[in-house]
Amino acid sequence: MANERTNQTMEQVHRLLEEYLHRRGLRVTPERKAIVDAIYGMDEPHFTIEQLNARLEAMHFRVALATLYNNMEMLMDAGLLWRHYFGPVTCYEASYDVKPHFHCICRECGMVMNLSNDRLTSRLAETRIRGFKADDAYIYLYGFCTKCAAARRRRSKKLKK
Amino acid sequence: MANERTNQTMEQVHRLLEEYLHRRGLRVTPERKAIVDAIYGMDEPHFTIEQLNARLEAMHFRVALATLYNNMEMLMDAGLLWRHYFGPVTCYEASYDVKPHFHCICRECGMVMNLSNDRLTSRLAETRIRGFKADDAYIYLYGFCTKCAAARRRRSKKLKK
DNA sequence: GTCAGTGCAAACTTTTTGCAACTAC
DNA sequence: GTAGTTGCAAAAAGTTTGCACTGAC
Repeated sequence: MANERTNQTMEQVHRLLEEYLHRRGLRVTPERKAIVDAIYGMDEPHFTIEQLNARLEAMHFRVALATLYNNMEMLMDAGLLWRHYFGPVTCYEASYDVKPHFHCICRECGMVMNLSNDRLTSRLAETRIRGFKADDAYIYLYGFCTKCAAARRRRSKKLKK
Repeated sequence: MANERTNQTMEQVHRLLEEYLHRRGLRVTPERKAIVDAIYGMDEPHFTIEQLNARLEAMHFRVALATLYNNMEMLMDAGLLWRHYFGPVTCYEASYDVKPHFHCICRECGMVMNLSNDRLTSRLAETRIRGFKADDAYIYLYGFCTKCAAARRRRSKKLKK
C-alpha cells in the first residue's frame, strides 16, 4: 500500500492536513505529520491503533497512545481517515485518493477483503434521506471466507448437523 | 416494537431457538428463553447489552452479564439476532421477521435511523464474490441528523470556517 | 508568552475468562 | 450421572481522562 503511494499523493495529503488545521486554528505538530505519514505508509489497507503505533516505532517516531486516539478523531473530521468496526475490532483506513469499496468480513478468522464497487456505492451516496445528511456510506458483508467455510462444513458434519 | 409482536411471531422464535439448540446438542435453559423474550420485547429496535439486562430485570429475571454475552453469540449464529457497531457502541437487534433495512447513524448524537430498502439490500445479497460466502449485508450511512447538522453549521460559522 | 498538544499513568468501560455450583437431559 | 450452563469475581482489552511539561504560533 504505502510504498505504492506517489510523492504527489503524500504532498497532497500533507497539504490537506495543514489546510484543515489552519482552518480550525489547530497546530501543525511533528506528531501529526508523522501520524499521517504512518497512516498512508501502512502495508495493509486496514490497521488497528496498535499496528499504527508499531509502524510509527518502525519509523523511529514514538507517540503516546493517547495522542494517537486524539488525532484519529481529528483526521476523520479532516476527511483523511475512515474508521471501521470489523466485528469487535476497531480498524482505520486511509481515505484520501482511495476508490469507493465495501468490505467482506469473515466471522471466523476476521479476514477483511476490500471490494471495489463504484456503482453501488455511488447509488448509496445519491440516496436522499429525510431528516439525515449522509456523508459516508459503509457496506459490510459478513460471512465466511472459503477457508473458514470449509472448516465449518467439516465441523458441522461431525456434529451430525 | 415488543408489544407489537404477535404471539405467532413469538412462538415461531421460540421454535427456531429450540430447533437450533437441539440441532447443536445445546440445552434449552430458562435463561435462554427469557433472553429471547427480552430481545423480542425491547421497546427500541436497537439496544445495548446494558439495556437488554435492564429489560430482563424489569421482567424480574436476573442473569449474569457473562451469560448475556455468551448467548448473544449463540443467538446470532441461530439467526435470531444481529449485532451492530454504531460508532464505538455495540448494539443488538432482533432479526427474525424484520424487513431488510439499513442504518443512518448521526456522528454527533449517536441517533440511529432504520431505513427500509428492499431493492438495495437484495441486490447486495445477490452479489457473488470470489473467495467469500456472504450471509448478511450491513449498510451504514454516517452523517448528521437534521438537528446536529444545524448545530454544527452554527458552530462552524462561529469559527469563521 | 500563551495555550494547544503531548507523554505518562491512572481510571474507566466493555468484554472475556476461570472456577465452583447447578440443572437439563 | 454427566456435561453443558450459570453466577460471580477477577482479569483482560481498549479507550479516555487528568495533569504537568513542552513547543507551535
